[in-house]
Amino acid sequence: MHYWLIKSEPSSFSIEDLAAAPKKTTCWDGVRNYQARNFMKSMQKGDRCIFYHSNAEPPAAVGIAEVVKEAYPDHTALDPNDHHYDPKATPEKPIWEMVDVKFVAAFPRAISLEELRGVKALSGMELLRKGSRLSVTPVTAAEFRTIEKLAAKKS
DNA sequence: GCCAACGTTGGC
DNA sequence: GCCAACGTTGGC
Repeated sequence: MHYWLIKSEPSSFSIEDLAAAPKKTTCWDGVRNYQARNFMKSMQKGDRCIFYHSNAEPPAAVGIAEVVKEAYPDHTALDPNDHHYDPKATPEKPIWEMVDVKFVAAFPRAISLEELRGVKALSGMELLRKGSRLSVTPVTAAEFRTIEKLAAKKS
């Protein structure tokens, strides 16, 4: 079992949207960065993801999702009308992939980026690295548990 | 809305 | 293969 952090702008897809989705599941499409894609390709069924709201007020870790389907071609790259269309992608070589993730829990309270930065045990997180923009990043088991505990704690 | 930090593209 | 120009992300 591995742990990850996935980013989404709540204005386009929030943890509430995931909780309200059919089967509480969605395909995590639109990733157009090779590093992030490669992380997705190494995701396994049952892996847990911290759901993070980027471009939000405040940006924050807001819940947990679970990988329920491993990487498969992201068809939105083939659709010229889709916002995530990539003319280089073909049905033979789709280039981009996605996974399916399912809602597990929303944290009792959101943990803001500012608070995360203040936690020593999280100082090695990829998310907190200066200039980090990857929408999918690995998280260690220790980091994952630290964030879970923070979420359960009254601020 | 600004802009720093990246990634990508394309001329050479 | 270098690197300038451009596009994107995402915190602020």
